[in-house]
Amino acid sequence: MEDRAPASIKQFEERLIDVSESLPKRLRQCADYVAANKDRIAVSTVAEMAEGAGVQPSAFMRFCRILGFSGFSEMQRLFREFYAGGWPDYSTRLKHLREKAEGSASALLGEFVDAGRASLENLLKTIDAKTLDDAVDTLAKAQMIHIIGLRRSFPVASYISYAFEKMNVPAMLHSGVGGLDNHNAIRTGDVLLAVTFSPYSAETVDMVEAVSARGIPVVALTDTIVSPLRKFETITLSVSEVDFGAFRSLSATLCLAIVLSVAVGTKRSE
Amino acid sequence: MEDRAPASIKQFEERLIDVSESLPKRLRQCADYVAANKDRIAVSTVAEMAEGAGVQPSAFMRFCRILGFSGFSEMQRLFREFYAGGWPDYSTRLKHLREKAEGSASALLGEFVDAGRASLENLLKTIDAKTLDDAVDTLAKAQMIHIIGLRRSFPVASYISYAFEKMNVPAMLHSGVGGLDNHNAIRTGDVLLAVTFSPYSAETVDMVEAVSARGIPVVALTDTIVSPLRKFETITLSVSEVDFGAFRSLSATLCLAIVLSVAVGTKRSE
DNA sequence: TCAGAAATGGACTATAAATTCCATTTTTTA
DNA sequence: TAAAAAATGGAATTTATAGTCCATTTCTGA
Repeated sequence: MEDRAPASIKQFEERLIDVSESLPKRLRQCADYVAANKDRIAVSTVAEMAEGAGVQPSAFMRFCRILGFSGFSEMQRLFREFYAGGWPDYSTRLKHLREKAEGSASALLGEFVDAGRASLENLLKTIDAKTLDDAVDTLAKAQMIHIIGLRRSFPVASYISYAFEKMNVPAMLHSGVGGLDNHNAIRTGDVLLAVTFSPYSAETVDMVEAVSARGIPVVALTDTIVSPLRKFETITLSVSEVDFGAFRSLSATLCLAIVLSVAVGTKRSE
Repeated sequence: MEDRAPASIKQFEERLIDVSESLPKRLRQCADYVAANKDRIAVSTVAEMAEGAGVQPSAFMRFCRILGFSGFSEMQRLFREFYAGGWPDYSTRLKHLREKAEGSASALLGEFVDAGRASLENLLKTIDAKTLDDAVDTLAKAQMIHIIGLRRSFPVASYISYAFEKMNVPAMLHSGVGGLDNHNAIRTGDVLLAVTFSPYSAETVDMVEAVSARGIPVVALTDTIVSPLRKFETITLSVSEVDFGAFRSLSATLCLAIVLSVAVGTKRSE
């Protein structure tokens, strides 16, 4: 019925208000239930929604069409997309962009900016305040902070190292060139800050293992919870970021790195 | 397979960590993807999840069973039940954080996330497509790309260097330890990519000056237009970033760096 | 109160998704 | 390095769910 389907949650709400005045009993029930349970649409079946509203599935279907959708599925799609919010497969999108030579540099920029923004938003959602505080406390108490991060994590490690230096926090960047030698530099009272992402470099994991076995606290900056560092007793801050081939858009990771640095620096100078 | 299905998200995560160690390739991909996209499970089909993880639907099914579920549907049910119904969105959360968590590490995180997003938005506005294309063209034509970036710019330089290496672009990172010596490594046909920000390190500026005098093209990644590099004939990409004391949230800078790397890498392989 | 129109409930069908099965490939082990 | 075991991909099957249709009920207005 009527014109075209709402293309956003906002349009959907407007439509709902418009229509709900002039609705017969059962359809009115649908409108009320939906208004009060918008979030359930994405994860329910028509049968469930209908039951919730106290109507027959067919009545609910009719309701969807009155709102302008072709059926329940179309309406659900709107909500699913919205809630999946800004986390589409950027890496696939970027790959396509790159393959189709039309991938002008500016188009690429647009995608990466978008991906970066999504990563940052996501960071805010996923970082647990308690864990972050723990990490800051632990690092602030350290006599010396040892930083390790190789390959793709090296920029992050070097950044943290620079920041610590500027804030007069005693820190040491392990470049890993010497292999296991500098394990000895790590002593009781120190803390290790390890940064590692998906093809987790063996050196970093080894170092965490060795150090952790000696009872020295480890703070880890890594992706997801399945990282191999989970095996050890570490305070783990996980950042999920868009990976693109060998690269990762480090927006969220560096943001967390700077926060960690500043927080630790501030705490120590108190 | 194995005991009973996880009854809560927590149990699910534990289970995921447990098994993910000993998983063959494809199933490992599933684990990684799921760990990074837990919120997607409730609103996706197996096919979608499988595609995201880069595996066949049947492989994803197997993965669900390993986790202890009878199939995907059961796993999905868990997530649908606990589906919080759209977490508060970014701006709400940010406001909340600012008001409540004042002075804590989480509050800092909020500030930096916000700063990062602003920087990214700004980047999109200020970067000139033409200049960007020029930069990419110039770098793509280079026989060898020399990269310099010291102190606070070093993470960016090292990141670009890593990215180029991964894309088989001949590049060389000048760490600056040897002083002016390696100027000689730069030859006709090469290009210099210089990264420098506000207290512009003298070594970088000197190098640009020397190299530029020899008629070798220079691409510069710097802040604002008053950068001392402006004096020379360089293709300048300027990024304004929110500074915080001695630090800069490198979100926008690194975003531009990755775009440059990918664009150059792609162009060269054509 | 009765005719006509609108709304409703529920059975039926089509469709899309989950799940299973098995031939082929890869990895492990003797 | 050959045999056995495990893992994988893809087609075939089953199941669940959306969507349709129509007989019955409930409203509306003369």
